[in-house]
Amino acid sequence: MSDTPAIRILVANRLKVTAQRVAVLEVLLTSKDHPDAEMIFNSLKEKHLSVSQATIYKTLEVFFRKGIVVKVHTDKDPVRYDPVQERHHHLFSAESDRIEDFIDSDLDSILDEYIKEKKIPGFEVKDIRLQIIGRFRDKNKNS
Amino acid sequence: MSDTPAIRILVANRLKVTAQRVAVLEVLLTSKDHPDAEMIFNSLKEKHLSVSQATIYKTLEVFFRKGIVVKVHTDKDPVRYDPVQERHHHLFSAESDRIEDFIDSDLDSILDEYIKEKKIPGFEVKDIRLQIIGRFRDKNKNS
DNA sequence: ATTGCTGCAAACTCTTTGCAAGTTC
DNA sequence: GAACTTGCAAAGAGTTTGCAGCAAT
Repeated sequence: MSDTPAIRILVANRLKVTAQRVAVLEVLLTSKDHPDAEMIFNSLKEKHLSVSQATIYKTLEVFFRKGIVVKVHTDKDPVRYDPVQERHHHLFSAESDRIEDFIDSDLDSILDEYIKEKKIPGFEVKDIRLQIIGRFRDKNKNS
Repeated sequence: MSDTPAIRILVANRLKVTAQRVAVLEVLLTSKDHPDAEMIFNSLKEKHLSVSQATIYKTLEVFFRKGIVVKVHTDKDPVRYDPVQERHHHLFSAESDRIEDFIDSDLDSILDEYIKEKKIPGFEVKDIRLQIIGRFRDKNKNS
């Protein structure tokens, strides 16, 4: 119980290891849904690990400032959170709130190379993120 | 005064041509800033064309549903609006709220072709948007 | 004439903040 | 024990809504 991935991340970022932070981070690390604050809150409640909403928001903000998570925005309200692991982009459903990761290092190489060649005048590129919008056509989940 | 670009867009979308809609759309079309609702409100106030905030929000929502504008999100709060003209991406300042358009049809071709070849399993791509994050290094504006 | 738009104020959602008590290092 | 974190309740920002009167087609 003293060396999980969540704890390792907290320690590496010089954050105090509290039960609440571990719990929130574990939800983020194990969720495929890019949850918003409320989904994290509910998920913890189900596990009988109550953490107040204020703490969840504060925790997410700390994680964001440390670069542990990234904010993902949709055209609807709440901000969703994505733990930063390997480089990836996002697939957005045009019809629902579903968001999935899209990992493609070939594409990343193409983009990096293109930008390195092309040079945007007056702008120094630090990061390129793709929002790929479309339709999921799975068996299980809708849209 | 009866056939400006703004009016043409409203008519083409079967929207009633009101002074307020024309005014809001003209701000969007002439602004390089990807304004939020408040910036539009202030900009109109300066021109002594008062439009209520509620109407601005309602108008922007109508434009959004018609596809006349697109929402642009930052990691800070208010949603910003971008009139849909030619295909383009966005440059985001990592340090300020500045957002600029980035038009590059070569890049679009590369992306389109790559995606057409690669096929993402279980996903049908409709649109690809790049968020290019970095630093502006202009003479005038900071960051 | 019909349908839709505007503006006001109130309501709402998501998020942030102040503060006292409790925890981590 | 110094510094930080938690949880509560209240406040805040941005946005939406209901409704009565008004305007566009």
